[in-house]
Amino acid sequence: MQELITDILKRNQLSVTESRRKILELFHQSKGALAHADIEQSSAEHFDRVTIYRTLQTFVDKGIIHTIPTSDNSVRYALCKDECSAGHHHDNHVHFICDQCDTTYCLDHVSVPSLKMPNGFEAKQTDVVVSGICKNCQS
Amino acid sequence: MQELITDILKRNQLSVTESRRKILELFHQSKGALAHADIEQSSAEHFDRVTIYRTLQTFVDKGIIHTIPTSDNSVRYALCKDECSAGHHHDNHVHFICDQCDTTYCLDHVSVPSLKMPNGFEAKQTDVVVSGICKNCQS
DNA sequence: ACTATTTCGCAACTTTGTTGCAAAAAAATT
DNA sequence: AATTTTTTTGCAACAAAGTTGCGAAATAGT
Ligand SMILES: [Zn+2]
Ligand SMILES: [Zn+2]
Ligand SMILES: [Zn+2]
Ligand SMILES: [Zn+2]
Repeated sequence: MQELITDILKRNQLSVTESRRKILELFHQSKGALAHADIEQSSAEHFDRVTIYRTLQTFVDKGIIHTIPTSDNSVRYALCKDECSAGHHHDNHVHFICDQCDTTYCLDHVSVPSLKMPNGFEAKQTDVVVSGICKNCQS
Repeated sequence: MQELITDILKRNQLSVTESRRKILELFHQSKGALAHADIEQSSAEHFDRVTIYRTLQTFVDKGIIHTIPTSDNSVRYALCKDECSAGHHHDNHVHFICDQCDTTYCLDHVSVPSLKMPNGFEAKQTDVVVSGICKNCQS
């Protein structure tokens, strides 16, 4: 695991630091997406809030993670698949947020539909967020 | 106009106050959606920030306006159509945010597609936000 | 016009996010 | 392996966004 993490950082021309390794590891261990607060709390060692903000931003810039728009307006982040690279995200999959456990999933196999826009409107990006009950919360 | 505004407030069992009338009027005058900041700045008279927060929340609760999830995680609000009522929103239309002028539109005639979820996932609500260039910003 | 109820505005506070800078850590060089 | 250069970190200080309690003011009901 440590190998993989280090490798990803190096591949992206990032200095391998403890905070980056730990935070990236958290993403690989987590099933769903992570919010800033999750990271701030979950880690055994405590990183400064500022470091977390900067690390997340760096990962987004490098195409390692992507942000997920949510209806409650809290930012969440999830790992990108291989196709993403610095400055060019290609995460056009649907996201799912569970109303019960609040877990956020990337539904990699549900792709975003293309919609016909009214005259004059030119679509460049479409974000789809579905909410409901997730796999784990079905009674 | 004043008649209409007052009528809407009364229909929803809300006291008719100056802030509520003015803020509701702003929504009726505006082409797109409004953010908290828009309201705070735009009005000639100045309402307290807290009053604006509370008024917006009240309107959402009553089904007069709905919130729009945005990828930059800033809350925006737009008028609901008639079908919405207290506690029950039915705004299943697509939203459009212009990359250039930042205006947010409700595309009332573009309805949200129903997507097939993976096994175990039960969709209850789907939010679609499209971004690109709007009608007014086409060169 | 008077009373009861609701809403408003202020102050104080919390949460979230940003910026500058010196110290520490990592990478590059010798 | 030691030194220099570069990058990253943590702190402090700040700014922006949102919340809560409460007395004063406005609205609604009689
Ligand atoms: Zn769940
Ligand atoms: Zn995703
Ligand atoms: Zn525009
Ligand atoms: Zn809308």
